[in-house]
Amino acid sequence: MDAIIVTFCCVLLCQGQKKIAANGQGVDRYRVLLSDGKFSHSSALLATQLNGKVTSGELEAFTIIRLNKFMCNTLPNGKQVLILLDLDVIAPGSEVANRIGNPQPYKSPDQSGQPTQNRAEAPSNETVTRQPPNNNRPEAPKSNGFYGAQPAVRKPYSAQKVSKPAEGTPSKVHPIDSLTPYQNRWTIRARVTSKSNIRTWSNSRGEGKLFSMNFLDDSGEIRATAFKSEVDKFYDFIQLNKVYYISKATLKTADKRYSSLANDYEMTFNSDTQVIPCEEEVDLPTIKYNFIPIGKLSETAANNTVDVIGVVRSVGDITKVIAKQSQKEITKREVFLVDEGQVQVRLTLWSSDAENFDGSGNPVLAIKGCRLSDWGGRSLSSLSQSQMIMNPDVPEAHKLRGWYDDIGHTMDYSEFQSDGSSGAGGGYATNWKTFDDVKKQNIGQDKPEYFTTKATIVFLKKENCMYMACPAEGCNKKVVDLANGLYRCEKCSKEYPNYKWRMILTANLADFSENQWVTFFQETAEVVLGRSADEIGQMRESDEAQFEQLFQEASFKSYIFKLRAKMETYNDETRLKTVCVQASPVNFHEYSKKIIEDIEKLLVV
DNA sequence: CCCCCCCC
Repeated sequence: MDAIIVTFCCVLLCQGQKKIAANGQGVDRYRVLLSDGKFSHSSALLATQLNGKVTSGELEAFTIIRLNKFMCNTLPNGKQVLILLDLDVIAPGSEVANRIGNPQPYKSPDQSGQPTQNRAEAPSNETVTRQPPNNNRPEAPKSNGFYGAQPAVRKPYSAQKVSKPAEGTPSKVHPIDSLTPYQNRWTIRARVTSKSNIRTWSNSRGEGKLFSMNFLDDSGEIRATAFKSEVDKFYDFIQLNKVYYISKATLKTADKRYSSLANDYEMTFNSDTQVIPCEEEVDLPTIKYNFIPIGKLSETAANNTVDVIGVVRSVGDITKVIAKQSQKEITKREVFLVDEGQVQVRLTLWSSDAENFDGSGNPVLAIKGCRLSDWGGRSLSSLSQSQMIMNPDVPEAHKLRGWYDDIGHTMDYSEFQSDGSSGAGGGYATNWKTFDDVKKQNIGQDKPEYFTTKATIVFLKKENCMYMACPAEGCNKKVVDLANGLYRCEKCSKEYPNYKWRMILTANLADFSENQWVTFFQETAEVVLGRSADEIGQMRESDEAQFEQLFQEASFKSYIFKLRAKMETYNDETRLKTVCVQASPVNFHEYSKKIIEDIEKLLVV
């Protein structure tokens, strides 16, 4: 299936690419000079989704590329502009290092008046026969990689005849997969697979209302949004699961944070947009997934919207929390999903999703469009747009069912680990140690090691717990008080009229087994003292008694501490240094569960 | 032109 024929190699000849301008969204556009050794073509733009190849240095000058997907726009003056949509680097420019051949500027027939001479060398769709990589869309009816050819030369890409067009319906439809912002004469025929409620917004740029929907056809899917007057025009008219002909909407680059659809673009309805019901019976899919294996979620950008499928391994009870912003009480439920990669992920369901959830019998759960959070390493959270289906009739679900019933139910699963910057310490930590363990097992002696423990602060050292630090962003160096109202940072070699307070707090922690000296830097010190470093610094200067009181109150409190033990050498003396990377309140529900598990393990032996 | 989706 992967028969790739390299038919069109291009060399970037000049000083590589040239940044031309930012488009309306502040995204840079790059122009590339292409050559196939015989002709060169300077009117080629890199699709913005390929910008990463420029910024990463992959597309340096003289790089040989294979162009998998592109489109050609002919301007009114006859000039042909190529938009490069998908390409692979065949040889890096540093290896090629030279121009190949003596390419002459390519002129389109309209421009040059030499109709066919260059044609064979020019990018026509016959020269590109590779199946595009296709983003896991094997059903996509792609026959070539050429999008939006000039009508005089080619029929529009994959145009299909509609058997019995109803009155006023278009004679041909385009696959969703072929839509780009560079071509606006298209009609799609697609099923509405999701439709949001009407939402209003109000911000500094204005206010209004909107709703959004997903369209799906055999080739792919696309999200569309209607604003203000288009809401009035289309909201009641467009119905979930119905099939429509849609044309004349605006296309723009999709933001992956808000959509899991495998499409680089999305639609905005405008005043010209036409939506016509499709009256004939058409066989179009009702849902399409772009599943990310659970283990791969750590390689997916946090805050993206994703599709995930897994076996419900365990289900938590409904709990209630108060939302910080709205102060409203909301219900939630935590569900744990696993797959063959032997990684478990937590999915938090909200409100009615939480209330209606029945995970008995370890069903397979597919969720389309849920938020990937970096809490606790990686976790999932359902959104109002999320579509959850139990035991869907898709191959992935059948495979998971068989695997779980066969061996999956007996397996152990690893969990995502927080990097300390966010996330669930307490109940979800795996490397639990007592301070006695730390000493007896030589934790951190060979390499730095993170561990979690429940412990109590028995002593906080007030002396030298804070210092005046450089106010520059990211520079935490101690400043020298020049006693003239200025503070000098040696690192920045600069004098500032101000400083910020930074904390290095030494504490003695104890659990039932042992005690341990631990260092708390800024963020964790602020957690255990319950005040910001600035407040504490001011307090120390203005109200010594209150400062004392603060330390009294912080003592003998217990937390779930995530600690890092590491050998450090200072003044020729090497010893274990333990730093707190996270201090979390004890979640007694979770912690009790852990203790019960510990006891059960003891009983088994 | 939204893009909030909650809690630990």
